[in-house]
Amino acid sequence: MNQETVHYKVGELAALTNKTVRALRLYEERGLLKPQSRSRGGYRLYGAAEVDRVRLIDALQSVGMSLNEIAELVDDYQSAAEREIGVVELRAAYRRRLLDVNEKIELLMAMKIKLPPKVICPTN
Amino acid sequence: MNQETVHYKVGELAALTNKTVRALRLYEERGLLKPQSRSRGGYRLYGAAEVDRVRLIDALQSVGMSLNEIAELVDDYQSAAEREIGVVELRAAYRRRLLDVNEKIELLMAMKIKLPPKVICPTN
DNA sequence: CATGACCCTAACGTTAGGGTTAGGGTGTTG
DNA sequence: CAACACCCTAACCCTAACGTTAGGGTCATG
Repeated sequence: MNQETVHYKVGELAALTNKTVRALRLYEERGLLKPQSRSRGGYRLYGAAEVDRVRLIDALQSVGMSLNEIAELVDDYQSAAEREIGVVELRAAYRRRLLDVNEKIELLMAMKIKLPPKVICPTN
Repeated sequence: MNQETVHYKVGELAALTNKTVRALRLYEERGLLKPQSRSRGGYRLYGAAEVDRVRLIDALQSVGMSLNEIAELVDDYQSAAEREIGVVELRAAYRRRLLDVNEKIELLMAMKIKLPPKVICPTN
């Protein structure tokens, strides 16, 4: 049992990511998430990479992306990782999303009812 | 006909806000939006305030708020405006929302797959 | 080797946020 | 006052993203 092959059952992954088991299985159906492997009995087994993947999904959802949109991103990412290209497009898609949100927030700020946005702003 | 009483019919408001007529009527059903008045024939008539209101709704939606959540904010706002208090809570609710999104984005950034966020960041 | 806690698939239910039609007025323009 | 563009309500339809059984295995523990 080495440290590199830790694995979680679906309920454990759910607990780690604050998602429901149902949601995780749905992500799988939609092609967003795939268990590293299955146990002999058919249990889904996930690794550390899947924890990150779920957090990625969650973050993208919270920025307003649908599972379908995320699926496209993720697909791009997977094939890109294999072909060692395309990460650029992934970034671009994400950036577009945020820029869109940005516009809306600017509009909000321009209104009488000025609400204080306080969103992360990396110098990068 | 003075400048202060300009009014738009629902289709005009829709065009101005890039929403559908159906959506605007839905917002009304949900208590998010109310026409300034109605024509004798029953046409919904909106003013400049409603244009802003719809843009507010749109911005909040794009930050991930549901119509119900927005409705609560808006309710607070309306009664607050009348009682001249409570705008603080409105701001607080909105801020909480953005902080939540922020957290997610930070998580995203901490991941291997570093995506470049570029969200508004007022110095305020 | 018997549990109890957890997992599996399959399938139906639910809520949000509109889209779409049906049937019928309104209002402005020539 | 005729017409056509636009509005009204009511009601049914749709997709997304899960929630919730139902019926039945799995696996670590004592």
